[in-house]
Amino acid sequence: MAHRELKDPLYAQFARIGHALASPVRIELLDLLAQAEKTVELLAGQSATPIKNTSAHLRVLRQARLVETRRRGTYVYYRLADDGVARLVRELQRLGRRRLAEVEQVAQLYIESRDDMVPVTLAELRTLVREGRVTVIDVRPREEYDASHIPGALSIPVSELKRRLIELPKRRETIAYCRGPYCVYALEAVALLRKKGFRARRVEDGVPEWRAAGYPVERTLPVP
Amino acid sequence: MAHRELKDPLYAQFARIGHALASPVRIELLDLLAQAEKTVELLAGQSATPIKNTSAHLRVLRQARLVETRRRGTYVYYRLADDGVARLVRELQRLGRRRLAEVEQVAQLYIESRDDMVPVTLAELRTLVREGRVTVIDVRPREEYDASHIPGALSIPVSELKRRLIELPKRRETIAYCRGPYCVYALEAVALLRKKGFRARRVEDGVPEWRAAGYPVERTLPVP
DNA sequence: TCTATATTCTATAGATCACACGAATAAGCG
DNA sequence: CGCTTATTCGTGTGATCTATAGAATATAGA
Repeated sequence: MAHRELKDPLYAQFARIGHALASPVRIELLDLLAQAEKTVELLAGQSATPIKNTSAHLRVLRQARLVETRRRGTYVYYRLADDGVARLVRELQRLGRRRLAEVEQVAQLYIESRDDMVPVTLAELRTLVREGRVTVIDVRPREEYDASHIPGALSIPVSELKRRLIELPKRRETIAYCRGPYCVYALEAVALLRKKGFRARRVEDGVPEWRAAGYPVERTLPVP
Repeated sequence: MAHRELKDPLYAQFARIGHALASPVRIELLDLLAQAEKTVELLAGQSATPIKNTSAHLRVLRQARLVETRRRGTYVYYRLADDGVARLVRELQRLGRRRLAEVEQVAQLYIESRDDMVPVTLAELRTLVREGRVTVIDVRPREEYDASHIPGALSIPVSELKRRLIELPKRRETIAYCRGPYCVYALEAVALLRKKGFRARRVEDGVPEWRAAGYPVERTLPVP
């Protein structure tokens, strides 16, 4: 019943990854990096965390080999080290939603109270896109759209939506998507669009889930 | 750029699961529970951890809703709360193997140095079983076999193998499987069998992976 | 070379954790 | 009811982790 010389070092290694996932900030950083590679500064801003803390957390993630860096000028860009990282984080969140009543509760309170319509699934979206019967808008920041987006989608960051409404045909329904199930940009976009008299719905998932489902993505610029 | 009242509680919840995965002992306990439900005492013995520590770690796992308990007489049985838990742990370990050089190194040192033959994959095993050309033995403890095993497999715990060699036909090849890629029972079984003149190989994965691949399993006794 | 900017390193106080120990439950059995 | 066994709870200690502030480093541009 021994073999501890195999198991002890082995599980110690696996726990390195577990430890990397043990902080709310780090999970959020991984979520953000699942959208696109980003600088420390951007990550700090988008996660509402001081830069120094962000840097420290990124160091933990790098030590667990979940992220990698590349330097470009004075900026350091962080990116996920492996597709499996996004998969792991997604699996963790799905499990959390199923098992932790608090997740479901918070999500319902915040999201479902603002959008009473049933969100579009990725499979439905794919059909709608193929039939060309809807306008799909990507309301994330432009860099994330550039890094990878659903083919045929228009980039209209939620911050620009109000002054770019002219670009959207009123006859066709508008479908908005953002980062994923817990991102509120699409929610805000849909609310604004409806107020302005558009027919609009949001997608329940984001690009990482779209990719995970095996659907193709487009990127705007080649990686330099 | 706010929405912190959604994101903060949400990521705090997800981090509960991450925190549960942050300890080597807890990952090992989840691995053991992926085989079958077990008592605290058994888990303590199989993980070489004092009972009190085991109990404390199980409490953390229960607080993260990854395991559930049921009482049966004076024993408390722990089991995984959801199939997603085994999936998550498997994904974590696969990522660890790909990303952490130390894992590959330890595994090679301990496992591949003892078995120079290429292990059988689950898909190959399925074909071999269907064609009935091999004897498949499950060398895990009997309780784990009872809880779920590959159809057609014989239960011969590695501790009993030596005195039960007569049950195995020498003409046909024997295929041994155990808990998974980092379990050494099958390794030991194969080594013993070859020494005694049998043709033998081991399977690279275990029952959890077999189930995850969508193949059917058998259980010996109905759950009371 | 000097300056500005982005990021990391270093150090530290406070919080949290693992573990060990004794006491407390909880269920079965005589 | 008391006794036994299995498990959990409460607590203290040493170790580890987090947040954060100040110093240090790396790069681009003047």
